[in-house]
Amino acid sequence: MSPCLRQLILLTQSMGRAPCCDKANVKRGPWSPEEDKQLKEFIERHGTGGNWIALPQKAGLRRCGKSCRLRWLNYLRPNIKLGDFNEDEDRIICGLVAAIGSRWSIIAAHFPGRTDNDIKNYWNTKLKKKLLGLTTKHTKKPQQLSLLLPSTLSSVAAPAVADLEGIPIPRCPLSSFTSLGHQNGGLVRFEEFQCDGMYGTGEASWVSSLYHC
DNA sequence: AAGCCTGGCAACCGCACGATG
DNA sequence: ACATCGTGCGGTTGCCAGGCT
Repeated sequence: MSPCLRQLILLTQSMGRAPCCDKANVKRGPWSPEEDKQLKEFIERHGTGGNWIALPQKAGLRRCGKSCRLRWLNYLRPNIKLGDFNEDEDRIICGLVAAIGSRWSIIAAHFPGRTDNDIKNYWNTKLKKKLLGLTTKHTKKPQQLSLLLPSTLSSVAAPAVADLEGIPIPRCPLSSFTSLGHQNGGLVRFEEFQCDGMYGTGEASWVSSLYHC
């Protein structure tokens, strides 16, 4: 490494975190079919090699490693499921968002072939509006959080509403909460939950924010 | 037909975290 | 124990197509 280059690296590091790639020398924006083909063929032949930063250079792509990773994970890898979400998927996403919030990677893990980005976009552009439309149709300030969930959920939930410190909290229709925690500054925290085979901890900040609007 | 507006989605950004030396 | 690096994640941005006026 030349002294000049080393000095430049040290200088950039002293100004904060070093960028993951040289932005001036990488292509940005939409991927062309040729780039897709190049990346796909390289990974199918050699794998990722456990190093996304080095991959674009090896593959002969003028792209940032992060960009390659995103492109591969979201669009190029095998068994990607594209297209519309069905009612069942809507229902499960609603339940999981209510239970754990915007943990898209965890939510995506419940849908083989779906990506976190896909689910996040779907939630932000369609599902959220669908749900909000539902709430304003019922009442401006819902008395029961169960109103925030699609009506189809109530048939699955049994019981649909669990009372927590005087505030009705909807149960995730596909879950059984093993214990319910405290209500803290409007944030309802579920210490533990079991949801569609998943088990862990999380908090329903989304539910509380909707409840207080 | 043309310009404007809006919604959807692909991609980027920056932070947090874990692994490694 | 600390610094560095690479990866993963969630939030945000910007482009584009389609609808509306």
